[in-house]
Amino acid sequence: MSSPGDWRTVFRVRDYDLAATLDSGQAFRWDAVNGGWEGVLGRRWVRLEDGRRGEILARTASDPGDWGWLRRYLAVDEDLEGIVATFPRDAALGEAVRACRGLRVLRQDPWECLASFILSSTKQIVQIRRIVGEVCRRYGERVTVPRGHEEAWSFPSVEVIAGLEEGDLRRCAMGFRAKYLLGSARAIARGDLDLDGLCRLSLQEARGALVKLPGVGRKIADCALLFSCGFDGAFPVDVWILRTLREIYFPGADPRPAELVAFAEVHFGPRGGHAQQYLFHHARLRAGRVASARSVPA
DNA sequence: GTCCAGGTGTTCC
DNA sequence: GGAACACATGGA
Repeated sequence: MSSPGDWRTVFRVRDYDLAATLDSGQAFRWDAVNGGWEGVLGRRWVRLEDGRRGEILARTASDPGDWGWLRRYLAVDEDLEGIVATFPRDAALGEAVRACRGLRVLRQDPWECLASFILSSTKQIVQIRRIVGEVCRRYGERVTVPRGHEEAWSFPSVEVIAGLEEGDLRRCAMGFRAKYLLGSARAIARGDLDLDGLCRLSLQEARGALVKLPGVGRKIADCALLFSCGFDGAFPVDVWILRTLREIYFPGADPRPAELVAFAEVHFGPRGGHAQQYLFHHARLRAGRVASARSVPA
């Protein structure tokens, strides 16, 4: 660990809601601290804050290079209007878009994203955050933080996880997910799947490859594909989205999950994953389940 | 104490 | 093909 420095930059943005983006269950390592957000990307500690007049202020404690990695992660160059323009014109989605204006889909590291969602099954987001944090604390590498700041760790690599035993992972309170995370890490480490090559496949091919991993079904595959591989049409269907789709589009009926998945694939269009994230975050906002937005009315 | 959580894998019909 | 259940743990 090198000695800490202080590097800063400003991103000019339009329609960017940092809180909605970082606290909408896409990524699990951002903490709200003193009016900003702090996390670790790769091996860099990062602090983000809203600036004035459509600015995001970014700060690191180690040399950031050209900041391209952070622009890409935050998707600050994505045209939000263009994305929203592809959405179907329906009242419920329109309301979610208005309520969460500025919510973006991040572009995360594929391994951290996939591993985090393997740990997500039948867990509340608050617990996922705790488990992921514990995995990093135990098995990640310490990263450079500002002087006097509390410690921070990177997310452990595929190889590090693959070299652990199930019992090591169970110590992070992940329960039965330990064998899934370990099995997936080992499969990737021995070359059964090229995570970085997924983006060059079609959505169907990439999904088909991912669901061969233990503990990875369609929902978790779609999370990884949407949040880290740039597949904007991937549409993760979890319990929140199931409820939402039933309420909005099939009132009084009781469609099976497979029917809703098929409906969503057609209805929400080529960037349906973004629409999904608006529906998901809006539903959680209304239910009072977003800690950073407790004061937002229903 | 009961229900449920950004699911998946297995078993049984 | 699809319903029922197991799987760990802890928040609400």
